[in-house]
Amino acid sequence: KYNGSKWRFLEHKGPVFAPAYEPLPEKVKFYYNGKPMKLSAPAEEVATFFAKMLDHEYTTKDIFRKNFYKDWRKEMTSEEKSIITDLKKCDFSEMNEYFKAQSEARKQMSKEEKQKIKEENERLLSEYGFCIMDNHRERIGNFRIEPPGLFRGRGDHPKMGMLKRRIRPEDVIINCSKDSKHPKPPPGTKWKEVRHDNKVTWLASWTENIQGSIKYIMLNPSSRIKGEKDWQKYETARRLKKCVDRIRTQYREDWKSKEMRIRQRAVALYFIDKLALRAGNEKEEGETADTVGCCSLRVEHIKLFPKMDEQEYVVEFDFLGKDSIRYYNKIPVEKRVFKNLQLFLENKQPEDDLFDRLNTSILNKHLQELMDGLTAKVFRTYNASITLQQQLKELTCCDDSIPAKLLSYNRANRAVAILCNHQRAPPKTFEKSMQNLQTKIDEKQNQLSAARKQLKAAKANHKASHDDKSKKAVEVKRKAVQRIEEQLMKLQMQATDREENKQIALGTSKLNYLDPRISVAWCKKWGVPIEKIYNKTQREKFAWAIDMAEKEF
DNA sequence: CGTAAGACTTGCCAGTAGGCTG
DNA sequence: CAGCCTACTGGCAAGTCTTACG
Repeated sequence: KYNGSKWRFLEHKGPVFAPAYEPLPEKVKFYYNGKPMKLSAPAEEVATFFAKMLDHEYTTKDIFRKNFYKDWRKEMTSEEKSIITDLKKCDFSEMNEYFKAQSEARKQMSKEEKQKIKEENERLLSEYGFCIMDNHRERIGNFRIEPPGLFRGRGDHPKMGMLKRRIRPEDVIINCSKDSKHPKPPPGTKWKEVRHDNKVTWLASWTENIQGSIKYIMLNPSSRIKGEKDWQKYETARRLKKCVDRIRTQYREDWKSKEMRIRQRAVALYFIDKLALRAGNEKEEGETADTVGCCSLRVEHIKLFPKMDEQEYVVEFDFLGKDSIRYYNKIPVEKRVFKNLQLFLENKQPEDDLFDRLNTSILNKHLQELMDGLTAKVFRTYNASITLQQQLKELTCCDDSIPAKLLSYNRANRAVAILCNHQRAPPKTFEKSMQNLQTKIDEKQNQLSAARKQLKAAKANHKASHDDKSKKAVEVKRKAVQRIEEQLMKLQMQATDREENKQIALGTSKLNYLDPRISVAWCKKWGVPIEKIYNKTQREKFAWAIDMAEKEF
C-alpha cells in the first residue's frame, strides 16, 4: 500500500442531523399520580422516548426503568423534579396512543403524500448521500446522525434505558481534504472541528454518550475503499490456506509444551480453528452485557466428559457470544486437548478465566509471527470460505435444475452459518408463511394431477384418431405437465429451504465471510444467474469479484 | 509493557418499499 | 387497486484489531 494514506481528495456535504423535537399537541397529556401535568420541552421529549416503547417488554425491566428514570430526571426542571418522584406513578399511555395513531395515519396517507416524502428522501440522498473521493462519486453508508432516544443494548445490558443524547454540530468532527469545498454547519452553528486526515476513511465522527465510544460516517460497501479492504481480507485468508497445515502441526506440537502459556495458546487456537470461535477480547465489567469469546472463556462455560454416549473426550460449550447469542456445542476433542483442559481447570472457580495466561493480544502477536497479517478472525474467514467451497462441491449435482442448485447453494451457505453460529429469532410470521407455501404446493399438486389426467385423455384420443391435430394436443398437454412439475418442484425446494433456515441467518456469513469469488465461480460453472445468489446491493458490494469472474476458483 | 482510544468489521433486527394476489 | 407478504435496507450495537500513550 502507498504510505498508509487512504485518499488524496475528499469532499462531502457533511451529515444530516436528526429533526428537531416537535412538542406534543396540547391535548395529549402526561399524567402524574392521575393528574395531568404539563412537562417542559426537554423533559417531555425524553418522556416521549419512553412512551413510544411502552409495548416493549423491556420497559418493565428494573434496570431499564432505573436507568431511564435517572437520565430523565436530569432533563427535568427543578420543579418537575420535586413533583415527579416515582416512575410508577407516571402515566404515559395517552402519549403512547398518540404515537400509535400517528403511525397509523402515516400508513393511511394518500399516494401523493407518500410520493412527496419519497421525493424528499431522494433529494436528501442525492445531496448528502454521496461524496467525492479521488475522482469518484461514492455512496456514503450512513449520512444521517443517529437521533436521540433510549439506549437498548442487546442481551442483559447494564446500560439499557439510558438516554442517548442528541448530537449537535458542535459535537461533530468533519474530515475532508483541505482543497475541497468544506461542508457547512447548519445556520448559526459550528462544527467541533474540521480536520484533514487522509490516514483514515471516515467523513465525520462524534462521541456517543452511552459507552463514550466514537461513531463514524463512512462509505458504503460498494465504494472503492471498502471493496479493496474486503478483497485484501480474502487474500489474507487465501494465504492462510497455504500455510494452515504448518500452523496446525505447530499448535498440536505446542499442546505438549512445558510452558503453560504456550499450551493455553495452542488449545485456544485449536478452538478458534476447529470451531470458528471469535478471539474474545476482554471487556470492562458493568459496561456491557456479559459475553465472551475464545480467550475470555471462563471455567463455567465448558464441561468435560471423559465419556459421553459413544464418544470419548467430549467438551460441552455453553456461553453467550457476540450480541448475547448462545453458543452451545458438544464436541469430541483429541485426548491431549482434553487432558490440557483438565489441567487448566485445576483449582479454579467457575468465574475464573479458562485461559488465565492468555489474551487476544498475546494470541495475535503469536499469529503474526506465524504468518504476516494473521489474526484470530482470519481463521473464521478462511474456515467459512473453505467450508462453502467443499460443501458446494459435495452438494451440487450437475443435472439438477436451477432451483435444486440454489437449494444446494443455500445448504452450503447454511453449513457455514452453523459453523459460525449465526442464528436468528424465528421470524414472527414464520408459521403462517410456511402454511401459505404449503397451500400453494397443495394447489400445484392438484393442478398437476389434473394436467396428467388431461394428458392421458389426449393420448387416448390420439390413439383412437391418429391424426395430426390430436398428436399436437398430446404435445401441448405433455408440455403443460412438465411445466407444472417444474413449478411444483421449485415450490418444494423453497419450502425445504425455508424450513431448514428457520433459526439460521445466512446474511452475515454471505456478506462478511464467504469469498465472493467462490460464489461467482460456482454461478459461472453451473450457469446459475448471479442475481439468484446476490441481490442488487450485494452485487454492488461484490462488484470487484463479479468483474474478476472465472469458472474455477 | 499494559491500558485506553481510535478505526473499522461484523451482527441482528425492525420497519418499510414494492411486488403479488384476490 | 387495496391489502398482504416478503425481501431488503438501514440502523446501530457490539465485536476485532491497531495505534497512541504514559
